[in-house]
Amino acid sequence: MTNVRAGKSETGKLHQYMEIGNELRRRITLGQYLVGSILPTEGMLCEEFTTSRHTIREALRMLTDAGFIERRQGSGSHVLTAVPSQRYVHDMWSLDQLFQYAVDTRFIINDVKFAVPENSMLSDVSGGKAEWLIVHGLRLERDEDIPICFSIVLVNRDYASIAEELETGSGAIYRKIEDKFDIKVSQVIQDITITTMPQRAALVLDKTTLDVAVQVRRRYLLADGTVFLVSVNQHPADEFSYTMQLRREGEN
Amino acid sequence: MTNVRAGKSETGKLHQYMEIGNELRRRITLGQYLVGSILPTEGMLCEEFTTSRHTIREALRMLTDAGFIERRQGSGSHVLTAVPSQRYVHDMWSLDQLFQYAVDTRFIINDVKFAVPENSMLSDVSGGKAEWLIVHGLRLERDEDIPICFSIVLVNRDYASIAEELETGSGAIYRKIEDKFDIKVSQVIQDITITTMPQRAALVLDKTTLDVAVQVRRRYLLADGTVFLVSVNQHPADEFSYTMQLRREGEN
DNA sequence: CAGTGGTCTAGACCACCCC
DNA sequence: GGGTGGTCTAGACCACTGA
Repeated sequence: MTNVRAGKSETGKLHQYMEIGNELRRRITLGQYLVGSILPTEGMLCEEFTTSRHTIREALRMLTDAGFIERRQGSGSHVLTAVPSQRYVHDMWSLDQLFQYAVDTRFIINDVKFAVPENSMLSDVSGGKAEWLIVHGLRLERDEDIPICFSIVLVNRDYASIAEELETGSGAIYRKIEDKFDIKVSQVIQDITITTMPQRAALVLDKTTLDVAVQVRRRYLLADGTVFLVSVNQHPADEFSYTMQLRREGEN
Repeated sequence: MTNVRAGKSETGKLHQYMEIGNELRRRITLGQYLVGSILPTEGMLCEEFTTSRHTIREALRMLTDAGFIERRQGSGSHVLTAVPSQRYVHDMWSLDQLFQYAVDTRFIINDVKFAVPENSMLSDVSGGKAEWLIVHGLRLERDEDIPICFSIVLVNRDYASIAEELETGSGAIYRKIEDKFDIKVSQVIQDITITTMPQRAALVLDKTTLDVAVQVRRRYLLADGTVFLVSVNQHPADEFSYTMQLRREGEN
C-alpha cells in the first residue's frame, strides 16, 4: 500500500488512473501490447497496479476515448491501433451550417419531377438506374432577390413523398425528411469541384461574363450507408468562399 | 428499493444511469433547468432518484459528453445549452490528409525570405506589419514531375529558425515545427476561394489556357489562438477536387 | 458455463471554489 | 470553512462472449 498515492508525491500530481492509463498507452505504442491482441483483464490489471477495479476502468476509459482500444463485454479490451487517428471536430448547430445556409437564405423551387438522374451527379451512389425525386431550384438571400446558387436536390424514392411538403416551411429538405420519416443523418460526404456553369443556371443567375462555377455536392447517408439525399449546388466562382474550422479533439 | 431495477422491467432495458440521464436531459430541453443555472448537486440527485453517487455521476457524464453541461469542481454542474451543437467528426491520421498531401507528394522550394507578406494572404491574421518567414514552392507528385499546386507558406517569426531544416525530410512544414518546438496544432481554419492564377504560378504550372485557380488557405493555430503558420495553395481549377467526410458523433 | 466487461452500492478522503 | 465535484476502495450482481 505504500505506493497507492505514489502518483502524487513522485511524478508531480497525476492521478492514479492517469498514470496507469499513460503506462498502458506507452505499452501499446511500444508494441508491448500488439495491435489486434487483447489487453490483460481488469482483474489482472488490478493486481499488477495494486488498485481497485474502478481505477483501472477509468484508465481504460482514457484509452477508449483516445481510440487506442475497443472494449467488448464478455470478450475483452481489444487493441485497435498504436497510432490512433487524430480527430478534428466540426461544431455545428445543424448541417445547414456546413454551408452558410443557416437562416439567411430561401429556396425557390423551379421544378419537381421523378426520373433517373444524369450519371454525373450520382456517380458511385446509386448502383443503377433507380428513379429519384429531382428538385431544381434557386437559393436566394432572404428578403432580397440576390441569387446565391443554383441547386439540384435528389431524394431517394423511399422518401419521395416529401414532395408534397416542399413548399411549406423554410428548412432544408434533408431536415424535413428527417422529421417526417424519423430518421437521422449519420454521415455527410461533401466534394467540391470546379465546373462550367450549365446554360440554364447561368441564365437564371444572370452570369454572362464568367461561366466558371464551383460545384458543391453533398451526399447524406444513414447509419446503414444508404444515401437518402444528394444535393448539388453551383455557385458563381467570383462570389464563392467557403470556410471551415476544425478543432483538435481531446489531448491525444 | 422497489424501483431500483425499474428501468429494466418497465420501459424495456435501459440502465438506471441512462434513464436518469435522459430525464435530466429532458428537463434541460424543457427549460426546467435553465441555461446558465446550476443542476442539483450529486447528493441531491442521489436522493431524488434513490441511487448511488456513482450512478448519478455516470448519468451526468452522458450530459457532459453530449455537450449539455459542464462540470466544475467546487462549483457545480453548469447548464451550457438546451440545444447542443451537433458534432461532426473528421477522422484523419494527420492534418496532411486534410488535403491529399499524405505521402504521395513532394515539395520543391523555390524561394525563402523574411519579409512582410502581402495583405491579401494575412487578412485578419497578423494585426500589423510583422515579418514572417515566407516560403515559395511547388508541390509535385512523388517520383513524377507532374505539378499539383503552387504553394506559399508563411511561418510566424517565433518559429522562423525552422528555415534551416526545410530541405531535409519530406513531411509538411507545420509538422517539422511541431516537432522542433514541441508545440501542437490545436485548430485549423481553412478557406477555399476562386482566384485567377498569379502569373508566376501559371508559368511554373504551364497553364496558359485557363488562369482560374482554386486557392486553399489554411491557418494553423495553437491553443492560445496564435497563428503560427499559414499555407496558401493554388490549384489549377480544372484539376481540382476536394472531398471531405463528416461523421456524426455520439447519438445526441 | 466459465470468464469478461457493464452496472451498481455504500462508503471514504481530497482538491477546489466561493462565501 | 462548508459544500462541490474528483478520485478511490471493496465489495456485489448481471449480460454477454466464446470455447
